[in-house]
Amino acid sequence: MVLATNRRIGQENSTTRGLLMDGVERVMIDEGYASLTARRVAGSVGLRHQIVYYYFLTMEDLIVASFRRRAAQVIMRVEEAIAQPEPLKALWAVHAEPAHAALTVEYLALANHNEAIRRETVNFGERMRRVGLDCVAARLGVPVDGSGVISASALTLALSSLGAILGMEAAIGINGGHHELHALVVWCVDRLQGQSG
Amino acid sequence: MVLATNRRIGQENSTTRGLLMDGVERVMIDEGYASLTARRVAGSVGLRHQIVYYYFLTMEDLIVASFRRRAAQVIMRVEEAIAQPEPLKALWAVHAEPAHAALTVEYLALANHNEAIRRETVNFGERMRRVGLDCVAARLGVPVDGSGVISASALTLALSSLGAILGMEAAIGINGGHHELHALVVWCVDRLQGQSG
DNA sequence: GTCTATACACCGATAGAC
DNA sequence: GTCTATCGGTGTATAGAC
Repeated sequence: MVLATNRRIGQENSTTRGLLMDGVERVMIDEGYASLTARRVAGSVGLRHQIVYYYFLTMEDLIVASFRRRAAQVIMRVEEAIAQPEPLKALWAVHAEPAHAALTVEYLALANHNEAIRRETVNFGERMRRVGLDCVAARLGVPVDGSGVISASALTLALSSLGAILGMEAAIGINGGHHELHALVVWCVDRLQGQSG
Repeated sequence: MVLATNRRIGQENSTTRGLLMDGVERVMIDEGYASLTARRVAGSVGLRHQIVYYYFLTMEDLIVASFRRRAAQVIMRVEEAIAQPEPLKALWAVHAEPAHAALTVEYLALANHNEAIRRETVNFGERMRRVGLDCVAARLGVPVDGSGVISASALTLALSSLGAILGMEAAIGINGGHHELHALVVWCVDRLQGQSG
């Protein structure tokens, strides 16, 4: 894909540019990453496909920009969540939302085959883990360095992973065992820190 | 998509039919489900794209057939795994393989937008859980009906979910916290049933 | 800033030759 | 059983009008 680019490119703070990123998420949730075409994305916000190439060099650039915008939003939501009275449960809840989980699956699949998205995902994962880690360590009085068996990083990873899987399954209509697992996790979390988890 | 079908269809036990399903998995792992086209799949096993329409009515039929074949293989591998000395760890290990996890992510994303694959996935999930459940309940002496906090279904779901997430992350190169979480899970499993988990 | 027009490649699916 | 030939539709990307 060689680009012969002396094309004009629109402003970063443009409304339409943001609309196109909204379109990426809409299409991804409704139809999956395979349907992320300039025609579908632009069409979903009432525009023609050529507008994509006014704001972005390639479709991939639009997708990467959308991923970054969402990553920043998720980090913010997690930071808000863990500032609440029961941060561990909030950490779980953020990941467990089905619509959020469905998008996560799409980007995860994309990351397996697209180098740019893979790099962004690894980077995002590291930032997320750090945010969760500080919270868990501070609230639980558990070693951050992994010297004990119950480490902050193991707990953070376990909580967000289980939340995410339950969200992914719920999104496609699998519910078996979810209630029981949720009860078990709440039980563990409460046991680990009284009422503040 | 209206099919005007008085087409000939090849035998179910044909070698080529199996080759095409191998091609589906190859392409899915290497390029993702978005690249599951008749040309790419047939090409990956050295054939022309029209052969797909000799063995299957539509591309979707080929993908569903591939999913079913794999589902049956996975169920078999899980049954073998839980017959081993440490079934809980084996249950984890089956899900944690990165190549396996990558395919799982693809099919999961596909399930979000394709009704046939969604149905197959729900069905497969139920069968998997049942297989795991019997094993866990028998080995742990833990209630199957969810009457206790530590129920067999919660444990089964937790083990396979955590294994799967670690596999998915490993596939794209995220490893932070994996060692610690693995140690925590092994510790819990050992605690739950001495040396036989 | 958004459009029409256009290029060329690839898509699923069918018909029919061998 | 696998192929060549072909259909209409959609894909990315560019050029240039308004």
